[in-house]
Amino acid sequence: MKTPQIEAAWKGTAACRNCAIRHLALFSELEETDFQHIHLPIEELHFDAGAQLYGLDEPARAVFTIRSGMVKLVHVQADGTQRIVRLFRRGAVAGLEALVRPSYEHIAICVQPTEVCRIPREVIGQLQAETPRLHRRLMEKWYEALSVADDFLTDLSTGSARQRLARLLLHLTAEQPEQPVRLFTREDLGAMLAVTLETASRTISEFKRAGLIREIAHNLVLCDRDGLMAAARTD
Amino acid sequence: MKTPQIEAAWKGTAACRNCAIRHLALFSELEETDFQHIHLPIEELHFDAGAQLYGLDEPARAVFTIRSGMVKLVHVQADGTQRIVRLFRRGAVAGLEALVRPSYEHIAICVQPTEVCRIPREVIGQLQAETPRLHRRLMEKWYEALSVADDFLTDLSTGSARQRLARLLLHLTAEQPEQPVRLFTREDLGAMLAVTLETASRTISEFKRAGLIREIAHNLVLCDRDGLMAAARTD
DNA sequence: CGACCCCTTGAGGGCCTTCAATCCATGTGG
DNA sequence: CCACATGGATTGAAGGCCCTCAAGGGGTCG
Repeated sequence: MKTPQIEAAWKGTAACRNCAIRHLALFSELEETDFQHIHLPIEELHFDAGAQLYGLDEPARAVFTIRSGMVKLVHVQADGTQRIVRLFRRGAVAGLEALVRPSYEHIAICVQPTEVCRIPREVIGQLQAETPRLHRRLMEKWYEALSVADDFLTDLSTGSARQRLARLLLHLTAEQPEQPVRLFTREDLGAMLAVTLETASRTISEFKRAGLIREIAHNLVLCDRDGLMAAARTD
Repeated sequence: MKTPQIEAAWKGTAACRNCAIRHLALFSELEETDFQHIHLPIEELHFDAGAQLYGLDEPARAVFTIRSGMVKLVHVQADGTQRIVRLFRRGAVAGLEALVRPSYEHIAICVQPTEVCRIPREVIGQLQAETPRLHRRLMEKWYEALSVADDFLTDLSTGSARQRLARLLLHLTAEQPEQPVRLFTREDLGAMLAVTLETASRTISEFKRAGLIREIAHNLVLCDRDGLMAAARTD
């Protein structure tokens, strides 16, 4: 496994009020007066691909709202094997366990250049005490995480490798069907689909030959969603 | 799939203050005065094995605290296939989505005779508005659900059928190692391990022959946890 | 007693894993 | 400029595990 390295550059305190993705984020329901209760800096950070947001058993001092890019959440099993259990994209919140646990229980690594807002746990605590508007939103984010976990893990753990890969690509193109998708390393693909990297590679090749995906640049593909839907159904 | 049927018998309003499992449950942090804010009945209900707590797309009007017994949470995939994604046991809270969604998004079915407390969503809402003590507890329960989901789904979706079954049995005996475990139907076992019922049956038989489990009554087994730990590691 | 349900066991075949070799792009140093 | 090392991706071959289809066993209930 690659040794992850934080390469963050501080870009200044976030302007939460005018945040472009606020409607997606944790603070969507907050009102003007609520922001006065924020007394710790919320940092806007940039991470390069491969950089680590947080690691297993690190002190959990903040949650992260993803502004752009993509983060893989890696679950480490008792025997040391790793499985990617979730992908965080724009609007998602990573590291919610900071609100209830002393340390992180996963590894969060960027698979693309990623912009995040780092919100100290104390900020959430203060806001929660002051405004009930955050409660509902927080619970929604908890449920979102749970729901995504169930979907991700069942969709990508059952059926043939063909079906799993098809479902993953459909998942990745669900929001912007016409946009190309950046593929992961075959090792990451394997860790998502619970197959070996060789099988991941073979299945990608097969999809290319079948015209289900078309590579327009290195590891950047356009997806035939109709074809993939058929592949996701029939083995 | 069996057609589930609700066979609940009302046993009277729960005495939350003196609840035997309150230290595990949602209301552990509540104080005497908090209970005055409960204006809707919290029912203690009994369900037989096979009975359904709630179903997919049913109006979500309550959460359920499990007092005893066991409940399987069934996730229905887009193509209709079902997978068991979690098991609820004593102290767990089922149906948390009632707090953020209009309807349930899973099926919850008892696999054993089960005692639950049915807490209307409005009760949680009222209490949340009145006392901040519930917030933290609620978030802990959310995280518990998320954490269990990750563990359950990764442990039981990777490795050989032998490893998965071993991990499941270890999971079931984690709290009371010496106690016998009631096995599930082979169909349910398959739906947990993401294998066919035949493979589940064969693997159970193999474990019996190897002495990893010893059947002391119909579908009731004693587990050799050391042996199972070895089986969970080495394929 | 027969119907039914669940469980068990067998045989064949397909898919994935494992081990291994090769290819390709990138970057480094002589 | 090129040789070489490196890391990822691809492809091949052999073998094993699990799925599918099928038949039969054992318990319960009308």
